[in-house]
Amino acid sequence: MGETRAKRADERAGDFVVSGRRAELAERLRAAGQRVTAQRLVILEALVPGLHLSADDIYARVAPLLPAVNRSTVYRTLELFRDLGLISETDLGGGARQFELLDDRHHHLICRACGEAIDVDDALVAPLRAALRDRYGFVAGIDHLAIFGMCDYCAHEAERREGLGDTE
Amino acid sequence: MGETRAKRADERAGDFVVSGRRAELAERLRAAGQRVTAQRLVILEALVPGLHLSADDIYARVAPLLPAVNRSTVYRTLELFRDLGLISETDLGGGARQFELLDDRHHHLICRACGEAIDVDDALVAPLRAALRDRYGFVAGIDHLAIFGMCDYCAHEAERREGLGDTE
DNA sequence: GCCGTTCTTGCGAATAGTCGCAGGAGCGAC
DNA sequence: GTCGCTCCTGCGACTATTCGCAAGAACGGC
Ligand SMILES: [Mn+2]
Ligand SMILES: [Mn+2]
Ligand SMILES: [Zn+2]
Ligand SMILES: [Zn+2]
Repeated sequence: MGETRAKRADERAGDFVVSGRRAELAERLRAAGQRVTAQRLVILEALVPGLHLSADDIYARVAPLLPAVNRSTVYRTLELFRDLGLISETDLGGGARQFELLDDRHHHLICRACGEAIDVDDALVAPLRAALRDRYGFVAGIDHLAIFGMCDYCAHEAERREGLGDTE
Repeated sequence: MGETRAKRADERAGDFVVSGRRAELAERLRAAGQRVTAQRLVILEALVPGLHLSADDIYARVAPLLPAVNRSTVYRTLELFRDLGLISETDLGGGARQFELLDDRHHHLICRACGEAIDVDDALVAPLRAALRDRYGFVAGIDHLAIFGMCDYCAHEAERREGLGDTE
């Protein structure tokens, strides 16, 4: 009920079956007691698997399709998607937070000295998630960490510099 | 040399020995090739062990003592202190990032559903730091994590709700 | 289909944080 | 003590993000 109506609306929308991502999202929203709106459907489709996108990137992709949409709506919708577990929201240090579809879980190491970025498999982080669940029953949303620090090279450089008079 | 001069200046400043935090900071700054300024000394002293303070909290504590100080300087100085490993900078979800002196390492779990906050000993997180160092030689600045998710209670609630029609 | 309730959205203003620049201050050299 | 080099700071503008509110849209009921 309601679901049927929505699916028909989706098909009517033009692109026929088209990956069914819209229909999937509609289901998920309804299942979570959320309303299905054009904004939400379009914003979901603006996300690209495997890419980090800022709210503004997403706004830029959405605006042509939905001219009246507002930045606030983009922010609020992304927050909703994050809470539904559809996307991750991460401050990677580039000035704007980045959103990414939650396909395969992974994380990022970022060197504060040289900017190098290293991808990290979730296998290294999973034990922490498990430990938090075991100890506290806490279901941690650790889906896409940005971990800042010093890369191997820069850490050694810093050490060497401290050894000397640290002339910088 | 230079150090001697600075220590004398510190003593002249009035409060005699006064915990020596200023002198300590002066040393650390010099050791890192950074300059010792009044702003930096006062901002350090505005921090309170064990407390989360926002940049604006700190600005409010500093302004009376150093009337011409600017918010930008507070932000820049806190960033410097963070990079020197003196303080942590964490988004705890309250709208403004929080700064805390790095005394004893600990972390926070925050329930996105009910807001409950749970303190976590660093022992649970240390293995991750170690794993990153082992695997990548990466020295992770994981000093004060804010981990968002669902607390035990809320996770069970959510489950129950999904079981039913999810009337929310 | 139409209606009422409740959730969403657009809008504008407010808050948080960043950046470039020009003047001021720290510190080593003399 | 003074000088010069370089870093640091105040300032103002700018970007990123949040918020309150009133109009608009979704959806269950009839
Ligand atoms: Mn990623
Ligand atoms: Mn803390
Ligand atoms: Zn590096
Ligand atoms: Zn909770």
